[in-house]
Amino acid sequence: MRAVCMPDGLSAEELSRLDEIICLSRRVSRGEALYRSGDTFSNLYAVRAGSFKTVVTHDDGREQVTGFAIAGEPLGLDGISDESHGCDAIALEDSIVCVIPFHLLEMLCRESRAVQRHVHRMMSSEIVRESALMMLLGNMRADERVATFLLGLSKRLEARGYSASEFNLRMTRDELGSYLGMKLETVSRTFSKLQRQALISTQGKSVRLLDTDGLRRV
Amino acid sequence: MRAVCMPDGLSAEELSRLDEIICLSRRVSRGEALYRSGDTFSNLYAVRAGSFKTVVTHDDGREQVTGFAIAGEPLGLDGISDESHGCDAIALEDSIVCVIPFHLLEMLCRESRAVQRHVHRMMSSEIVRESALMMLLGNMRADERVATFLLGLSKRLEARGYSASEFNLRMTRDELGSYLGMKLETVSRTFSKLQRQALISTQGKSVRLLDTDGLRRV
DNA sequence: CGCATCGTTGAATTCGATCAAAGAAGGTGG
DNA sequence: CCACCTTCTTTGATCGAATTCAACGATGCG
Repeated sequence: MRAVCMPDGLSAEELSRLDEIICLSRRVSRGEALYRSGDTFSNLYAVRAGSFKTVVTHDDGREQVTGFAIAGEPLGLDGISDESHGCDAIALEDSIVCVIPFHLLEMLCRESRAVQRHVHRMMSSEIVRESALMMLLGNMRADERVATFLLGLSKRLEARGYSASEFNLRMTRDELGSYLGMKLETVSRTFSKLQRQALISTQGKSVRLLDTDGLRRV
Repeated sequence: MRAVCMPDGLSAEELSRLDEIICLSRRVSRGEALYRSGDTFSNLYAVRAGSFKTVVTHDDGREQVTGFAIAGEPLGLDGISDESHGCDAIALEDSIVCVIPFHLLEMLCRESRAVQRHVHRMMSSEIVRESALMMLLGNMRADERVATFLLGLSKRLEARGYSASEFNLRMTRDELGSYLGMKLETVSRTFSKLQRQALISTQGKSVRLLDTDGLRRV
């Protein structure tokens, strides 16, 4: 698991130093917040089991889901800039996270080039991830959005050792719609449409990808 | 200028070390690329004069403007994750940037807690900035998007010592539309509408904010 | 000065939102 | 363990905002 959060290129000693600081893990039950917007930032997290959504609340009360994190993925990077979190991280199911005290990680960064590089990459990946999402929100039509989301999730699941073609969505249609910038009804209709086109088959939250090339062509 | 890119909390020595590594500046003329997607990442940049857009090109050739950088703002953070840039940075007018070799900055990070913190904040701010943009793209209607953009730009200009209420847009309606997830005609219509509502006055690229509270209420 | 790019406006169309209602799933307490 | 209630999902009908297509006017660069 640590290898997942903190990949290759680290020496045995660096890994053991990492082990020392990631001593704590925390359970978060379904619907509970790992952290909330405004909370003081002190830890990064890595999802060990389960999944989360991150939600930004706008001044006027409108909410938007800005991401989903599955096992093996980092959480909390948004908090670094001003020492407080900018979003809520809510468990979509009973979950467990590794707690990584950020000041210790920073310390390690100063000692190890490899650790430093890894942390920088994690943060920059987040920036790249969001660029892709902006493209989705800015340019794509409903069915392209859903297809892109499914292909992306499939890839992430595969990278973690799960099936790439058959999986359960942990979020509701409403949460997915919020993430993809569309209403829950449109999400539902789009699933039905993709199923009619024999690109996927769905049954509630369980999804099977039938024709990934077709999905890519949208 | 360096104080703008690299703010407070740094000791005299840290500042002078920074000075040493930011020795180079580079001119980029209008329409020219500072870097392109795929270019090897080796430097961060800070806009010293002028302005830039960053553009992501999708697999299928569609392009999206993902940001605008004005004087005093950093550029190139997207490249850190995989050592190559993920977007093009194109000058909107003849511009000058400070060149910050990233490996030197990394070195400095390892030596100085304050520098490290500043770099982390810069990266995390980028993440937060993109969250806000996602909210805009996902949830807002055309006039809200334009109003939000104008208020945000006004604030950034003010922070750099320019007028908050009167400025020239450096980008075309098309580029702005790409950024805001709408067509150039819609951008144009929206400007006209806001002008009819006496919230702004525009004349081509020059904009004056007449009623910022009104704009905030959308 | 002329040509190309950029901006504005109008009319028709389309896609997704909204309103509405009914059916499925899931968790809780009796 | 089942019934009930809540939450979630699906589907239909209508509506509205933004896109598309089109034409013209303005701007600015070479």
